[in-house]
This record gives sequence, structure tokens and C-alpha cells, in this order.
Amino acid sequence: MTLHVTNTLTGEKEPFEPQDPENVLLYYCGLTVSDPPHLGHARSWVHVDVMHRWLEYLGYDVRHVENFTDINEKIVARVGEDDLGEDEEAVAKTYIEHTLSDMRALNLLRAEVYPRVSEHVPEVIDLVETLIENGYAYESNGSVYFDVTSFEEYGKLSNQELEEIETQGDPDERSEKRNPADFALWKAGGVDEDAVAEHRHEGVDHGCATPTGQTWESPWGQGRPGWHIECSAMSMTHLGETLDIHVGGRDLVFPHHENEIAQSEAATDQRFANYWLHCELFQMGEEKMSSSLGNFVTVDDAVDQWGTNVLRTFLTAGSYNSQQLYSDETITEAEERWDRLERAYEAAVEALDSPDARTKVDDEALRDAVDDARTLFIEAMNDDFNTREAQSALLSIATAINSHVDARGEYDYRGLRQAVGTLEELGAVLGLSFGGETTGTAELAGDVVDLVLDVREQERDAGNYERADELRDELEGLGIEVQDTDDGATYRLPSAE
RNA sequence: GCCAAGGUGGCAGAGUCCGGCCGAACGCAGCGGCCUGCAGAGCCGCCCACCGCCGGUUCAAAUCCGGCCCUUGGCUCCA
Repeated sequence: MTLHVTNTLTGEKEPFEPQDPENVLLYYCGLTVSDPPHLGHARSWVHVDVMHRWLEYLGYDVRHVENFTDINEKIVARVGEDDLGEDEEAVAKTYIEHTLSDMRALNLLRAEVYPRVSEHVPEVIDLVETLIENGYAYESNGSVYFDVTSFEEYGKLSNQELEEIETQGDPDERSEKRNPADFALWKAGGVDEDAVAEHRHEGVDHGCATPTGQTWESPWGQGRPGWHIECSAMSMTHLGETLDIHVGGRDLVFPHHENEIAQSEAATDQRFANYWLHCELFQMGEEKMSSSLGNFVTVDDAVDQWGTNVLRTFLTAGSYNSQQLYSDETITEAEERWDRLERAYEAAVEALDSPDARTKVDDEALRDAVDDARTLFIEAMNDDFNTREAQSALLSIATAINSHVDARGEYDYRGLRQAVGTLEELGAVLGLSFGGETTGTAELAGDVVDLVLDVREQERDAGNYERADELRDELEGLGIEVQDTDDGATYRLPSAE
């Protein structure tokens, strides 16, 4: 089966065919950089990263662009707060660096470009001018609005009729619009003080903050870009008029992505994106995880607590387009699943190093299991990036390895090599890395643990089990897992992530 | 109110597009056995699901069709 993806535009799972058979143009609707990223963001990032990796696995060159929205009321509101920065640019820079660092910690492939709105204001203005010239937008009191009635297909992504779209918003602003559903492409003047006040954190002194208000010169006077236009301008600048894949959070379908389609397609008369994929949200009990609800876990805390591999196992434990439950239990379960994978991997590597590994031994059950797992994995990923199913394929390799090793006797050298290689290769698609880097200190720690285990072995030989158990307990208190086997004790250091 | 997604074992979560290999995957929890000084890890096996409810189509439905109930998300801050 070839790759199939669920397209929000049609609501159906469709065969994936990029415009150019060798290249994929991928745009991910990135963050507004006004808060530290949380696990909900990480969930989307990791799924997009897995899509990217899988497309490369299939042989495509992926041109992957991910924007940062650095013009926003919330950013203005953060100016002067703590040590975030003394103006909007500095605040945005702080959070962009924070975000990129979180992304590295999650082992995400880098995008080709991370464009920022503030660097694309001329393109935004060009696009708005085109829309006015073509009769899709109008100027009103120095602001420019998109006339939704001029775009016949408005509502096609979120599947809504224009008259059913409720509109709220500022009554003053609304009076400037021809239709309440019209949205701003360009907003006159600086940021509204009330809007800024609304996003301020309580009880924070903003000292001698000097927000600039983030305004630019334009044909319609001082102003700033509206919320949706930046993604159109940036994706067109870096990837052209028609994207192959546009990804974002489910919460962005309306109005953000709907408006992106309207303004882009009105401007170019070309289809804006062929496949719209949407990542579902984390559920914290009864509601979604979100910055505004304040019920989130930040990415850096989660990385500190769980490490990259556990987190990635957790974040890909459901389909990208299914809601996923966040709880201590579900994340602990992911940890156990990763541990099982890693232990099997280590057992295989150890068996390969042992003198009992023979090239003439042939365990068909092991080899077949590995072959089957590969087939399953590929089918799962091709079926709309089914990462959970892909994980179970990996786990079935673990079971096959354990079963083979547990039988003792002689080991199938080639079979184990194949198992290890397959785990590494397919694990990499999910961004999992086995047998983590051995650092100098880890090696030293290992030597010390060996010494302690030698002493413990002597105590055991002497029948002094109480002392032996004490030593084991103390090692375990340090996070070092001890296991007694026929060939002596083995250990696992806490993962050095 | 309108739009979208979903309701599968104790938990979590695939499978639903393309009906039969689903007598329902993988993992966790639980139970039994093996291994072990003990523990852990591991192995082998088992338990737990009339797949939200009602009706229909079919030789055959978790999967298709209709109705109903419930949950989540969106309806201009949102990944």
C-alpha cells in the first residue's frame, strides 16, 4: 500500500501524491511565541517530525517550513516581564530560542526555514495589496479587511455556511466591516491597550518596559498584520503558491486555516494546499490542554522528568488525528513500553557480543518475526501515519528477541543482527534512539558499578544475602537497575538524556 | 444553535475508509507456571470485550445505512 492521509478538506483518507514526485512541500503552522511551549505543542511537533521522517524514508526530499508568529498582543503584554526582554523583539527572541531548544531536546529534525512574521511584513503588504486590487479586500479607517462574501468557497475547510458563522469581537471593529465575518488582513495603529492588559500576567511588574506596539508603515498608514495573513505570506515566500501538505492543530481549523485558504486562493487563484492534516489535542481529564486554560506541562519539565525516548513513545502512542489522554498513568505506561524496547535491544546487543552467537545458527521464528514486524510497520505508517500500530510492530521484535535469548544455548548471529538493525532503522522513523550515547562519565560510572557488583557477588557467594540485597537496594536508590542472571549480575544506568 | 471528531476489555489504545483472516492487535494492570537465595527483568500460558443504545441491509457487520443518547474540539487567544 502506498501512503494514504486523512485530508480535512475532503474528510477522507486519500492516496498521497505530491505535485513533484520527488519532493514534498510541507508547512507547519507554528507557535505564537508568547509563552513557553507545552506538551500539547510537543505532541504536534513530534507527529509532524514523524511525518517528515516517514516521507524521507519513502524516498522523498522534504522541504519543511515552520513559522514563528512574533507579532501578537500577548507578546506586547510580556514586554518587561521578568527577564524576557525590554521590547517585543527581545521577548520573541527569548521564546524562539526556548522553543528551538525544546525542539532539539525532543530530537526533532530541523525544518529548512523558521520564518518570522516580523521579517515578512513587506510580503504581507504585497499580498494585501493584491487582494485589494482583485476585489477581495477593502480598506476601512486604515485597516484592511477580507470580504468573505467575495470568496465563494469560504467555509470549505471547516464545512460551514457563511450565515452560520457566529461572529463576536470588538463592536467598533465590526462597524468597520461590511460583513461581521470579514477578517482583518491589516490592522490600523498599534496594539490596543485593553488587549495587552487582558494578556498580562497578574501581579507582575513590567517596570520600565518600552513596548513599541509593533507597527509598520504601509500604504494604509501605520499598522500591523492581521492574525492569518502571515502564514499565507510566509508559506508562499518559502514554498510557493501551492503546498503539498499543510499541518496544524485541530483548534486552528477555524478561523485560522479557513482564512488562510480564502486569502491565499483569492490572491493566486491556485489551490493553497492539497492536503490539510490536523493534529488532535491532548485531553487533561475533561478538557484540552492549553496555554489559556493554564492546565499544561511545559516541554522542558517533561523532558527533564522523562527523557526524549519516553516522551516520544508517549506522544506517538495515539494517532496524530485522535485525541489523546494525558495522565500519569498513560505516560508511565509509555515509559514501560520504551523500557521493554530498550531492554530487548540491549539483550540482543549483549547476545551478539557473547561467544554463543554463531553464524551457523538459524532461528527461523526470530527472522520471520523481524520480517513480519517490518512489513507491519511499513503498512501502519503508510496508513495515515499510524504510529501506535508502528509501535506495536517494534514491540513484536522485542518479544522475538527476548524469546530467542531466553531459550539460551546458541544465538542466531545473523538473526539478532537483523533484529537490532531493524529496531534501529524503524525506531529512527519514530525518532527513538537505542543504546544512547556513552559519555565518558557514564563509562566511569559503569566501571564503578562493576566494582560494587563484584563485592556483592562475593557476599552472595558467602551466603551473605542481607548485605548483597543492601548493595542492590542502594544501587537502585541511585536509579541503577540490577539484574541477576546465570552469567552474573548486569545493570542499567539511568538513561543519560 | 451550527460545524467536526469520537464512544471498543480494569486502564490505555489499534482496527471502522476497502463487511468475512476480529472467536478483536500492542502495552499496562491481574492470575498461573518456568527461571531465581530473594527481587526485578524475561519466557510460556490464562483471565477480562455480546465493539454506546435501538432498528435495518447482508450468507456474513465493531466495520455499511437510519434514528437516539453521551463525550470532546471549533464557532475570531489557541498546536
